[in-house]
Amino acid sequence: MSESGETESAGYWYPGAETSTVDVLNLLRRYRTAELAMRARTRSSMKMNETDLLALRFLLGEQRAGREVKNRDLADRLKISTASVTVLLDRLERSGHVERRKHPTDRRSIVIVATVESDREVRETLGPMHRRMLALVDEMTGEERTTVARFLAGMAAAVEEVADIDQEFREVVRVQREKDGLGDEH
Amino acid sequence: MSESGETESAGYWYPGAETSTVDVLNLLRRYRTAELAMRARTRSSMKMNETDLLALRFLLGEQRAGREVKNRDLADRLKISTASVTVLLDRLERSGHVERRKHPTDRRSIVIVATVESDREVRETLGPMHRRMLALVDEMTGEERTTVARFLAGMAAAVEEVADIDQEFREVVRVQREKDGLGDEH
DNA sequence: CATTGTTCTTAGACTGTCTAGGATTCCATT
DNA sequence: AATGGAATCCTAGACAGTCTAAGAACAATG
Repeated sequence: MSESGETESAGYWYPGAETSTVDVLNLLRRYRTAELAMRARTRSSMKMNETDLLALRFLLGEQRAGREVKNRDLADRLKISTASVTVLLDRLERSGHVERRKHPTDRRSIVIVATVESDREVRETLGPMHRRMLALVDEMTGEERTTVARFLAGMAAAVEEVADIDQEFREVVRVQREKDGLGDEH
Repeated sequence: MSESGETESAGYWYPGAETSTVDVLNLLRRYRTAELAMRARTRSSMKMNETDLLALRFLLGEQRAGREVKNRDLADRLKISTASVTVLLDRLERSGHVERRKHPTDRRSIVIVATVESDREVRETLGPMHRRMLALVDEMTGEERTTVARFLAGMAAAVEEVADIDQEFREVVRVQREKDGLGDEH
């Protein structure tokens, strides 16, 4: 996203030609961008913000697995406060995507259920994409799948490992800044 | 992210075994999640929000390519208003990541330059990751790269095509809702 | 039962975005 | 040149989504 960024010149790859390392990384970037854009579209087509959409997807998943979801569960999953979940549920309830039900045994709690409507919306929006993806991978040979798997695992690992470096680095920068007398707006 | 979501049971794949379609899609999901988390970390380690970080990366890229960046350019790239860019620049200027300079010829405009500090921050944070990724793909054979490229291109295409379906679908839902008399909160 | 903990909600503040409109400056036509 | 329209950036005020703090209802435990 930077060292090569310039022109996107070689940018487009098409099957048949020799495939370079840069081609592969460009394609990875392309997939990532497409994924992001897709989410933005789904979100706006359902008139929701990111968090609301994630909440809904989580709800549907849990529901399908027969688990009940409470305010707290959503807060943990979405990494927002329970207070924010309350407001989020107000929104989703007002738009008819979700209902609050009494918890059968614990009268403090509520059980949150996604409506059939919202199930259908999400399923029908995302369904075709998932089917296409499945079909695509199904058509590959076992060997190809293994290659791709190794690649993805490697990329994920590379990305995951920035975590630690990041920690060290932050420290270094902090110290260096203090030396430079650059003030700190922590 | 839903039809299979339940348990994440088979979830973990490791090299050597037979690779199923589901494995591949799980790994894709894993990569995506890792990528997202990485961005969140970089962002918080640099005390920035997503937009600010994207702005900075864009700036550095353009700068390295010898292009100058104005308020308008950032607005277009980030898809926010020029007014918001103004505020964004206020933030980045206050934190010392960016400077406003007079445009040499057009006195209405400003030229935005990222400071050396911020260049170093981004470069050192992201550098190791990119190196790992490059190395990983470099080590693959040409054939493997082609396989992976085909896979990525396919996935991107699948995701991109949801756009159209999405349009149709939205229409369907809208109409159906009106039939259901479900009121409209357009 | 009295205390302590849990669960959700309400209230008020903050952040990042937007739209509307103002001040400068540029450019094209007269 | 002079002028009117377009472009560029900024300021002001509003809104949405988050947060923290604190409250009310209930549960669990001594």
